[in-house]
Amino acid sequence: MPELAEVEFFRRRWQEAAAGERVLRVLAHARARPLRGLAPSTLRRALAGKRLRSSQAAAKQIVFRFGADAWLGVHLGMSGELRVEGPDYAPGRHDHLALFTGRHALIFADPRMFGRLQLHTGRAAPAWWKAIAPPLLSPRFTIAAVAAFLRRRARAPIKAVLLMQERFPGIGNWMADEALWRAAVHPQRPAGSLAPAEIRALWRECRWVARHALRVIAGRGGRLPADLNVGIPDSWLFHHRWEAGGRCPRTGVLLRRAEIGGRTTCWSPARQKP
DNA sequence: GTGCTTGTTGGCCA
DNA sequence: GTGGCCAACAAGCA
Repeated sequence: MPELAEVEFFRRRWQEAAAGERVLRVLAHARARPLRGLAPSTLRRALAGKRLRSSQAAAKQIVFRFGADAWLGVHLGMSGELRVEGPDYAPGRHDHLALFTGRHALIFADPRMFGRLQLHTGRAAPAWWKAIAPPLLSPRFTIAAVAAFLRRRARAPIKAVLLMQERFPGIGNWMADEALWRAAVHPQRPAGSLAPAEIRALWRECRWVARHALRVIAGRGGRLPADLNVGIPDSWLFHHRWEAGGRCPRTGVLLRRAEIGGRTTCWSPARQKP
């Protein structure tokens, strides 16, 4: 599920509940796939006794900093989520990591187990964190960079190219469809076939979707929405992508769906021409 | 039972 | 070496 804004939503859940709290107990299962071989004893040594200091989200990744030198990396994969439970919570089948403070249990759950936890110890940020591409909303995400990337991936469908994290960090299936729909670009178009004006529009709409998704999903003014996605306006493609007989919010025509770039893709034939 | 699912990776091939 | 495609990973849901 989680793309850019959902990832930020989950980061804030842990951060706002437990910032400054000390980890007293660490619970993890050695066999849990999201640990990727990371030993529970290693996690325990690195985190127990330390306070949750700060955290950041970038692309689809989160890093939580504990104490002076521990970095806990979280990738939520397809079905991961972060929850906050009470201090007496008993972890269930899909809860792969539980960090107990005196007041809370911070839970990482992931039924499909495509998610990944990483641990790094040291003063400086880990290499995998520093390697994440510049955010969509940073000045380094330029039209020129997008244009160059599209030239390099000229023969791939633009939908597939938008999913490449090395240039579009945080964009996933629904954000890609949303940006293409707003930019009026058909998802099957070869990336190299886009005119400069279309590249500019797509660049602009990627940023628009990122900015507004962060606002409505992850909140603003210090308030975290109670639920994911409830704030997304009906005028977005988002709510209509999966519904049977779904219609384009702008033109009213029936939406179309097909597998493009290996992913189910939704578009409005009235706005997006092959 | 069937056929999906908001992600990533590695192997194969041109 | 680079780019593009696909299967695999796994569990839940309709």
